[in-house]
Amino acid sequence: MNRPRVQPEYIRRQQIMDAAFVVATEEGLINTTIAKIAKQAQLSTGIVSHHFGDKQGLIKACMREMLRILHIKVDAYRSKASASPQAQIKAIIDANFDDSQTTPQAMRLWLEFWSASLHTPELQRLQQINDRRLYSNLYFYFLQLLPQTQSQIAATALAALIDGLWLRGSLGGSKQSFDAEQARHIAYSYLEMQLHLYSAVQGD
Amino acid sequence: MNRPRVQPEYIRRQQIMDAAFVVATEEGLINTTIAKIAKQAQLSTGIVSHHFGDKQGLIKACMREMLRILHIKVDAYRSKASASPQAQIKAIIDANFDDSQTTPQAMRLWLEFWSASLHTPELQRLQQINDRRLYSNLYFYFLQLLPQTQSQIAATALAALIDGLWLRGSLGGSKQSFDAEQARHIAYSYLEMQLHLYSAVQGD
Amino acid sequence: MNRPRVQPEYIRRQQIMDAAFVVATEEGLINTTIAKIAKQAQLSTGIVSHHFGDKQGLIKACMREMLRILHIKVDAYRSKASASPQAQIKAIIDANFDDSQTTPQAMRLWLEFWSASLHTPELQRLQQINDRRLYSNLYFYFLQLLPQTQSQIAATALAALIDGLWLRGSLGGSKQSFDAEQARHIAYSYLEMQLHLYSAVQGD
Amino acid sequence: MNRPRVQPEYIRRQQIMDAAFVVATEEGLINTTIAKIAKQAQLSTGIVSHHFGDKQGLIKACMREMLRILHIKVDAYRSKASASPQAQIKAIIDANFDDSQTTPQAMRLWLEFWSASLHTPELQRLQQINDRRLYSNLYFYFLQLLPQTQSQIAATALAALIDGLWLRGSLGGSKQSFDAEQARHIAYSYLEMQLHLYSAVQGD
DNA sequence: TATGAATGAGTGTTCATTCAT
DNA sequence: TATGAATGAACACTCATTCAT
Repeated sequence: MNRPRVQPEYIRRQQIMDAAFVVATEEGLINTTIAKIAKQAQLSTGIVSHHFGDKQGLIKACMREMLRILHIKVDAYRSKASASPQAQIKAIIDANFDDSQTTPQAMRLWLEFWSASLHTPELQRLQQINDRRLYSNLYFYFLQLLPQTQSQIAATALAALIDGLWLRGSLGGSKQSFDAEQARHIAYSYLEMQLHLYSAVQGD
Repeated sequence: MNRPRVQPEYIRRQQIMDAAFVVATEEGLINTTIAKIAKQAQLSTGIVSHHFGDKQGLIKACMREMLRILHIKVDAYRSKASASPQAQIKAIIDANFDDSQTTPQAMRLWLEFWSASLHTPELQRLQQINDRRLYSNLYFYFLQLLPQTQSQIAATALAALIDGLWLRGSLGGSKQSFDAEQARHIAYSYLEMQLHLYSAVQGD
Repeated sequence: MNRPRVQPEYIRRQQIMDAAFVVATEEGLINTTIAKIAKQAQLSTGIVSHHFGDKQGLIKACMREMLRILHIKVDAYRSKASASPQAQIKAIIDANFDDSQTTPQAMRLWLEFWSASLHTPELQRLQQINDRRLYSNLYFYFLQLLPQTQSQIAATALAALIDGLWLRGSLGGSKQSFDAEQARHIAYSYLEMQLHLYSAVQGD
Repeated sequence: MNRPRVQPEYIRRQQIMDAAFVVATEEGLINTTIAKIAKQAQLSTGIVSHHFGDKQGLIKACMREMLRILHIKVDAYRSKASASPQAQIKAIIDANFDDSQTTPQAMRLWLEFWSASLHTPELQRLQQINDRRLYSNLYFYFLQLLPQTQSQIAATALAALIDGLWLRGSLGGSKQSFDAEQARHIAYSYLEMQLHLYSAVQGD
């Protein structure tokens, strides 16, 4: 009956979070019960409270994990790109539309957690931090290209464009796959329009 | 005690939906129980199944109602505007950022239902119809201003921009109010940039 | 499956409390689960929250019910007795050792609830009110027979004697029945000793 | 990390029981879990079954320990007192109302274990042995002062008085401290009344 | 001796739904 | 039409116990 398998703490945590990701992707976070997670992980129901305190603790850890991976992805794209502001902004766009983030599963998962954050202050806090980070990053580089007021607007707009493209893409349903190429193109265009417009004005 | 007052069907339905809106706004759709709705409406718990079949039927009716009101709003703005494509597109933007749609309560409600649609195919269908309508409307007018390919992109981008601005605004929390003025300005700018860019190219 | 039997509210409540009394007597309050109560009452588990809010609400109602019955018993004995202080004190003693209160089942039940009150402020409050009432009643009549200081002591002692006899009797286990006759005799003796002693002192 | 320090069996047992006493006093026996005890003792959860078989074994050992200490206390008082029956009875009273037994913590602990004994035959047995011991001791000395029948009654009554005073005192709550002085005075008085009454009858 | 990860039966509670009135 | 008592499956969570290390 009882078989205490010895696994390093972090392995077990990852294993349980992975199970939670699978269940949440398949059934929606609202239908994700501890019993289902435990079954998916081939462990007992008590395991969640053992490692995460309670269900909420697990959900929070999962969201942190997703954000962590996104940030790693952003960092990777940015370090590969040249240091110019434009290249950095494009790197941010690329990271947000990277294949790892735009599979139907990944998008579903993001939406589930994003949606959950509406009712959960703790998750909302994580979400807001992430949102501000996207804005701040964009704003930082726009400042090197545009005046302050226009930078604020451009950063706000580009962040909204990224989220909006992604949001609308995800609503298409699992059948219709997200057109990441088009999304990237649209975001790039916005960037270029802003810069072109500004240099045109400057040029006068 | 409570002598059943005879009410026309549609009055009762509206009364119950209004109660559902109140509860969903205050407590979140996830915490909206039939008991709470019934209490808010000063009716019994049985009333919901009586008029809507089950809870799901009520939720669906509520979402339809919200979409209906949005469409009325869009139509109102469009009929007040001049017939020019630009004016019509701006009317659509205006309707989406109308005061009635950007109060914290209204935005909360939209998000709740949008979030619910993730797990509920029936709601998702309604949501998708609405999404496509926004795109189609924009595409229709862009076609009168731009070539086809660019129209597709412009409509996709503007729709995403509207949703994204609105989405990011709503995440700010109930304290920080949505800056509808800025949102409208950004959307207008995008429209003008597209047109300006095209006429510049044309002008060459 | 669902069979809403129509019963007046107070009948159902009584029925559920009776079931709780049976289970608590047989298995101890600590082992009294909602499932067992529901089974005993031949009702579903949801019934408790329906009528009492939660388990705690049911337990509280049960304790109130027990106290109510004891008070009725005390009142009955006192109204049958003559108005003299001695007779009234004896009536209180009689009520506390009445057959209805000294069956093994009744005593077990009292002890269970008394014990539960240790961990439950709300029950403790009820218990304390009951304790003070016993003391106050005794003190009131002793004052008509003895000086104030001695009345305080006599009331404290007689209340303790009653509770102590009853407590020790109950610990004898369910096999050995409580000797109510002896308990009453001991309590009576204490009363008489107090009065005799005082009149002896007075007589000097 | 925690290198297992080798400890003699009896030290470990005492250490664990002490932890159990602390937790039971602070949170009530009902809320005393093995995890809490282990944490208090700075040991692992497995330690309890290791040394006491199971939780029940620990509880039993704890109760035995409490009774043991009470008996030591009684013996100490009795050996300090003169050999006269009266002095010995007073010594028993003194021991039961000794400071060590009447602190709020000690009384809380006694009540917790006493209450637990209701649902646990094994604990009840220990409790009954203790009860009979109190009665037997009192009876033994009363027999040297009074006739048999009266001795039985006096011993029963005095035991009940001691337990009752203590019981009612403990219910006062943690704020209101137990008046040990008054309790002792009342118990002494009872003893003296009995003897005085008897000698008065004898004197006739 | 001692650890603590893992178990899983058991608990109180919630709540959409049913249906006799 | 309307009521609300009753249902019972589903849920998160607790915790004594086990056992490989």
